[in-house]
Amino acid sequence: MALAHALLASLLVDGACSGYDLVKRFDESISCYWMASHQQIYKELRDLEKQGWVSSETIAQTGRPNKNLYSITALGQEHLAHWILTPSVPTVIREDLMIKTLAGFLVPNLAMLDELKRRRQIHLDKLAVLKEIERQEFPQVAALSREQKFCYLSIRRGIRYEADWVAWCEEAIALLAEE
Amino acid sequence: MALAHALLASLLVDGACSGYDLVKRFDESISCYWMASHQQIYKELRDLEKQGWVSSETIAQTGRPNKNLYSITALGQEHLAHWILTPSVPTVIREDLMIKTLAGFLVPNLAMLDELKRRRQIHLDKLAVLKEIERQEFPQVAALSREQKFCYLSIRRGIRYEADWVAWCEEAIALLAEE
DNA sequence: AGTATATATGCAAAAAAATGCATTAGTCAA
DNA sequence: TTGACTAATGCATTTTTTTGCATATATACT
Repeated sequence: MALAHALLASLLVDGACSGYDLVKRFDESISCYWMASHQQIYKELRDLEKQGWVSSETIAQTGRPNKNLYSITALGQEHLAHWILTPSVPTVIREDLMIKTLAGFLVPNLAMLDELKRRRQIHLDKLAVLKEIERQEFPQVAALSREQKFCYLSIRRGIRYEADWVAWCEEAIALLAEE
Repeated sequence: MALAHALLASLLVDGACSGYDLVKRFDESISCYWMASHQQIYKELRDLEKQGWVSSETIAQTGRPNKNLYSITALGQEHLAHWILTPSVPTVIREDLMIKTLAGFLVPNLAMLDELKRRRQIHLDKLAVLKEIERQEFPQVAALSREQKFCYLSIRRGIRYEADWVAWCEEAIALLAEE
């Protein structure tokens, strides 16, 4: 149930915001290591409030629905810090494409090549987005504060991940293309 | 529900076997891109049989429980091939360590460094196992059959994945260590 | 005028996964 | 002879995730 912690971390690092804003944050950057739907996020925020880890304030708006502004509480920060200190295991990997690759000989070579090229493009696109964030937000790595270093490392993980996928796709395409 | 397809692929590529054997196959190699518990695997096999995608034969044994030997059926192969041809999206990533990294400034630097070193070791160990499999099963890459190429690419993905994690851990450790 | 998109949040049901517990019988070591 | 491990399979419960559907107003496009 690290979704809770992902939300807490976002409220801490990027500040208080609404559930709607959190959905956007997840879509934009956090999704490179944690994905969640708006249904999950809204529900989890209500649960977090019950626990006392976040507090909310209703912001009345005209013309559009009211919003709930969520902030992390001192208790929430403590809880997050405590969780960070408990060792965690690598994530479970469940990657459709690798199952497809394992049994890829069942389908025509061109079909697999197409799928691999499609995937390469997806990862190239994500990579470009992340590299742009890196370029804009971390122009000089030498002069980062402690807090910034951690943000930087998160982005770096995303960049490596996408670049690694691209590299594997290239390798696979090259191997399968040689007839 | 690609667990079903992972099971079908394993039965196809490595041959008929029992649920127990599949659990071992998952633990050993498949887990580098699909993880599943024995409870999931046994249940899914029963479901697959209802669908007609696998067939089972009870093997009576003395001294130990009887086993059910599962084989993929022609229908199962067709189904698998059809699934392979439908495009898939990248897996959802949910990585605790990255959430921890994002908010890592909440805890002492040494604690984060310890966790990063622990993680590096986990990935180094997995990497060693996969590289050994690569060395033993794919000594000369130039002379692979079509089917073998796909197996090889699966292993390559695992190797890249683990190596990539190690590289990021190194980068993170280096950045945080410089005081 | 109609369609799509953004803002902002939610309920309900179904599917998938994780967790805990259970059985039977052999081997192997301390 | 107690404890641990391997072989082999399963049930039940809870948690988590996914999917489908719903609502309200505003703005911008076509």
